[in-house]
Amino acid sequence: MSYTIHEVAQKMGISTYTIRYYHDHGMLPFVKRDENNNRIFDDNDLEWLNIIVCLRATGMPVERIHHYLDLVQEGECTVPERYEMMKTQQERTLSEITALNKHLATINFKVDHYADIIANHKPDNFVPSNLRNASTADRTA
Amino acid sequence: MSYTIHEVAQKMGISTYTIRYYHDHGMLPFVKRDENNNRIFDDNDLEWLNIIVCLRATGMPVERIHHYLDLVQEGECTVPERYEMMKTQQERTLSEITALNKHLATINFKVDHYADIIANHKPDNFVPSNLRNASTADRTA
DNA sequence: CCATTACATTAGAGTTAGTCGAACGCTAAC
DNA sequence: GTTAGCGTTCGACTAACTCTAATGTAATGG
Repeated sequence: MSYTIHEVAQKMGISTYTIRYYHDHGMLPFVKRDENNNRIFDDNDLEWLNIIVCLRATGMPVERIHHYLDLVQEGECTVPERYEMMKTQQERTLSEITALNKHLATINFKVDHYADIIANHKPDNFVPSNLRNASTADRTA
Repeated sequence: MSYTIHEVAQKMGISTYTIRYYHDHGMLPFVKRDENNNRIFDDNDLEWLNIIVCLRATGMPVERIHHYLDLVQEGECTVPERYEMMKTQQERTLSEITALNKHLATINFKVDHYADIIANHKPDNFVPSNLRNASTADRTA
């Protein structure tokens, strides 16, 4: 199967701009062109792009992803380095998920707090003492 | 309690550059200055910064956080809009965590795959057919 | 048959959220 | 009294997109 840049963008949930950016930066080396110079993508390119999206979404810089691609093309002798890269990315992603869960707890608290105010329609009693002053403004975040 | 910009940076796990950036962009309106024009932060500023860090880490743009701060300062009548903002952020964060878990599964697969190659020291048999050619290069990502 | 639509291309400018360097000021210590 | 160590401001730089403008080709439609 082969696909246009728009189809790929749709499939991968990224913009055509981003795909061109990755291609221009040498991260999609197997992408071919049709007779009008339009990019054509096959399933292998999709697979590659999927990895790029995965690594980017988990915070790997574009340059580092490029390096990873180079390693893959160099052959099996680079497996140990690739293993280390994926290990690092695994750990980074785990701690990112942990961090997000903590932030989510904070947000949940806010949601519940505001829901409570709306439901009971009573004034906010959690203003920190150093913010409680003559003003009637509700500065509680 | 009051703190220097370095102490705050340490406590919050962000750089002094970032703190100045937020302050310069009006997101820390209560921060005072000492007699040498140095920023001094109190516990309330820390609380605020904590919310900023939380919202940024979960993907809210700086401008939107600024708007949220404005709402807080406007008083209780803005609670419904704040509630909606936090609801949106809650959903966004939940789907971000879901996405990260999916990406993590992909990375886990790579880690296991490479670990297997290293352990058994045998060639990579998962090269997609369209990448398998005369070259000895191992193009398996 | 030629125009309009729809999509592609490129080069390059703009955006966001920092990140950093340079030039400088204050204060405390040797 | 000068050097170290903190802070300041302003402005330049970066990453990773994101978009605009100018241009080209291919299919549809009066």
